[in-house]
Amino acid sequence: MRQLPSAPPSRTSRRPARRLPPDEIRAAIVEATIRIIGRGGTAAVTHRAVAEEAGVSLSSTTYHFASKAEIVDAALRQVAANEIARVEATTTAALEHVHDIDSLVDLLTAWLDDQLADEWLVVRAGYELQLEAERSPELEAAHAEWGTKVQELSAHALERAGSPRPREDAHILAALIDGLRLEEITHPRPGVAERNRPLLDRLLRALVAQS
Amino acid sequence: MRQLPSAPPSRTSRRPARRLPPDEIRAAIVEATIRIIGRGGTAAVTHRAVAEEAGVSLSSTTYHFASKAEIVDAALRQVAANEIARVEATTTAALEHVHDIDSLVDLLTAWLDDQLADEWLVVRAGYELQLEAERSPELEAAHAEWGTKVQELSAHALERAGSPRPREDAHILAALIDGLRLEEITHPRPGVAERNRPLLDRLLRALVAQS
DNA sequence: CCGGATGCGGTACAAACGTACCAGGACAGG
DNA sequence: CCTGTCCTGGTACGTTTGTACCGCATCCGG
Repeated sequence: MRQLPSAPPSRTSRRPARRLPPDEIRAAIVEATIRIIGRGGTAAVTHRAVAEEAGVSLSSTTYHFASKAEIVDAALRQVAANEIARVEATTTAALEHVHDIDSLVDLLTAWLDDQLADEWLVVRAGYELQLEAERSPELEAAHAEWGTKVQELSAHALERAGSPRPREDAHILAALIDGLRLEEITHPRPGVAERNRPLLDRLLRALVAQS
Repeated sequence: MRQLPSAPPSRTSRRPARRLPPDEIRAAIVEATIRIIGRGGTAAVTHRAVAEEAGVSLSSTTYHFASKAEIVDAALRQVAANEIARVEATTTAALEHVHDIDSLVDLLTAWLDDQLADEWLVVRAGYELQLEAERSPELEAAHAEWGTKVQELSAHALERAGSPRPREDAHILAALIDGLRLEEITHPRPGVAERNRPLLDRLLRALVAQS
């Protein structure tokens, strides 16, 4: 995700920085964890696996995080933040071009297709972590905020597309996309856009037409 | 799930059967596994935990199943079979009463509410196992059959309710319900029926009205 | 230039894991 | 009743796990 430039830390630029700043180590560990969860589920998360994936030593994982649960917590938060940022970016960048149903269908189809193409592991990890979130109250908050944010932005988009009841429809749309995405994740096949565009088209057209 | 009568095994009915028939042992192990997955995810599945939950000895789990993966496989198959049976039962018993949108909304709302009330753990386990299914080709088949069956029955119901495009709408409806159910599972709150009925109502009304 | 503080690599260890083994109890066929 | 087969309970073993520890390398303020 965040690709910090590998420039030297502060003033002296002679040698390649042997020691990375702690924030980057933390970020590397968290992102490695997300990839591992995406590939093998939360069961595959071990300190050793994370350390190897992140390219750090075993001690780093225990030094920067008090326990394994804390690593998983951080991973969920990162995925949620990531998803919010993505939705927000898509929205603010493209929402002004949404003025009817077709343009919204285009936007959603492209969003779904892109996400499944180049963030497959992250999406997968997101579902694993959602299920995990229910078991820990503090994660529940992050998860709930994620959902709320997505629905707000969906409602905004639906309003621009002409929905008569944007908030209710946002709930429907968000749940539908979640269900479709889960299906694509658990049963991966080519042709994501072709398969889902007609469904989104039909749903949005029906909702907007309905009083 | 399947509640075999606890009648004595064959002819002699004097003592309470000390040894259960192997099928029942297997079933007990599988159902214990489903409960454990529902509570703690696939990471919580260990031979020892399963044995204790099922009330059998550790050896039984290794005797009846060649490995831990095989236990998880059987659990997914059972959940899928369970879900198919439930959908089928609901359908055949109540579909004849479906003749308009209201009755279908009633049916779906009750189905959702009931399932989340008394099969919470199984539903939860179902999502965990769906994610697991993608990693093993043989499970993918069982998972795909599950999805196909659900969509067939949904299409049938939608046809009776007056949908102009039952197959396409079945895909939408199934994905929506899956998304709503996942939301309820990961963020449990009271008022399932009240929250979801308006959404189902709005969706179905819009789909049926649309050409 | 240098000393305290910070973070890392390597190693260590107890607990829990999957799985294998074995002696014995229960059952079916005769 | 006996005998072979099937299944179980208990135990054992090697591996992997989470976590703790301990010197040493690196950095920053002076």
